[in-house]
Amino acid sequence: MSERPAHGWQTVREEVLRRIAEKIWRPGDPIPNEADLAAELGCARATVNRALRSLSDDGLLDRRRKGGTRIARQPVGRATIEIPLIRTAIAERGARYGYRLIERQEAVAPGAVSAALGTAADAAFLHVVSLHLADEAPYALEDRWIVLGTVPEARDEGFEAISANEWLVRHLPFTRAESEFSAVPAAAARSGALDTAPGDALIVHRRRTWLGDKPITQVDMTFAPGHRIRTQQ
Amino acid sequence: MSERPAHGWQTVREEVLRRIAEKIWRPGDPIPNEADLAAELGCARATVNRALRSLSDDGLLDRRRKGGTRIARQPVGRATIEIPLIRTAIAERGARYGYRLIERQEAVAPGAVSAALGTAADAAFLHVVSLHLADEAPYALEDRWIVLGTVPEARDEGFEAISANEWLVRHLPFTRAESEFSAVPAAAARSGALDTAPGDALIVHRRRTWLGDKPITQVDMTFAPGHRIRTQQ
DNA sequence: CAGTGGTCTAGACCACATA
DNA sequence: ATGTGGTCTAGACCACTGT
Repeated sequence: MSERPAHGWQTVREEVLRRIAEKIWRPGDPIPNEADLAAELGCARATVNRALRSLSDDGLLDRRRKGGTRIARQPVGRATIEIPLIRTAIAERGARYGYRLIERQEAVAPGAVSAALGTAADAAFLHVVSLHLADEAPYALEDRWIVLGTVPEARDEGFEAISANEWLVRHLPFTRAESEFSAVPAAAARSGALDTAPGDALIVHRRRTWLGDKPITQVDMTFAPGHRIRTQQ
Repeated sequence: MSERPAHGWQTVREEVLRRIAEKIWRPGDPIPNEADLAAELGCARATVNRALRSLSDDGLLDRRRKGGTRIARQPVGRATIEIPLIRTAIAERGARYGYRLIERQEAVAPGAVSAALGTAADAAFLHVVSLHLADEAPYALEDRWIVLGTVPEARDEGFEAISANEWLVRHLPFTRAESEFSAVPAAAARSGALDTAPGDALIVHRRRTWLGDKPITQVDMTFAPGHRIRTQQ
């Protein structure tokens, strides 16, 4: 009958969600403290804590020491986007993956790149531009700057058969990342490789990663027209 | 000297991150099980569990019962975007907030909208279009469909002084949300209100919310040219 | 079957914010 | 000063899954 232990934290979570959905508890309302809820629901306080913490992480509750727990007045919207390997994303759509290297050269990065990553202005970078294809059609243009001081092994890789996207993911973990999404007109530099029509708008995902405090890379992934980025449920 | 209890879960988390960053543990490597790690680090297994679970949530570890814990081969990128009230976002930039209602009428929603929300094809919606301004300049165009079956009180609100964005957030919590980002050319319908130049590209954030299993609304928030969506650190 | 992570419990102490 | 959430502990049982 019951899938979960009758008093598991997910059960508590669902009970709280139910009370919100049925307007037993309304935005701004205080809810009982953990000890009282635990007594009412017949479980340990730690279990209630786990459930309320998960709801608080989701932005549905506001919690303060001494102040207690309230239903959030503005349920903070949070959207979590999963960022797969491009090859994986294409394979999951059931399409054949293709890859083409466009440019690869050592260079000094533009000031904005080195500044954002926190390297010296004259630090050595590897600049790799490539195209990912799904069933022969352009899918995404990858424009990447790799910090050679952190990833010297990249010098020995030609990136002719494997994308920098994939090579990095295989060779180096990261512990911190920043993302930024914006829209650019198809007329922008390099987007010609994407087979766009004049007037198309493209979505760009810029990402920077670090390992500990050492910068690894910045990448601009520009997607073909019509691409959508969805949150996972 | 130490900010946290010497054996808190954050300390364990940082120790694991350190071992990844210093390549003591490499992608794909198994790490000791929870009991062993707890003994090594001198804390309870539950504390180790808390730390490893948080790293697993961040995509840095792969955990499987019986299989043990490994450093992720592909640290799954996850970007979490916070979605503030538009008025709050503008105030945080230090700009003056302005609001203008463009259209408000009861209507049947396009099939794609009712289908995505899961309402009947002929369900009653309120269609509200409005403009948010920062220091008199257009900031975002809000195009919203409200499910009147779920939110009948919206019939009594003119949305002349308060945006639907804000009114909904004040009146109704939600328990589930979906987001989708895309790029559109400035030429697209209605974007004229955003003071765009020909050739501009705009980023659109489409969002749908539910309360329990009842659909609340779908909104397309189209931002002025140059807008960027950043992840929180 | 056996080893691992997932979770629950009961109790305790602590940090913090508020009254 | 006090009540609240945040966390740690030690122990236990369970669910899943690889062997």
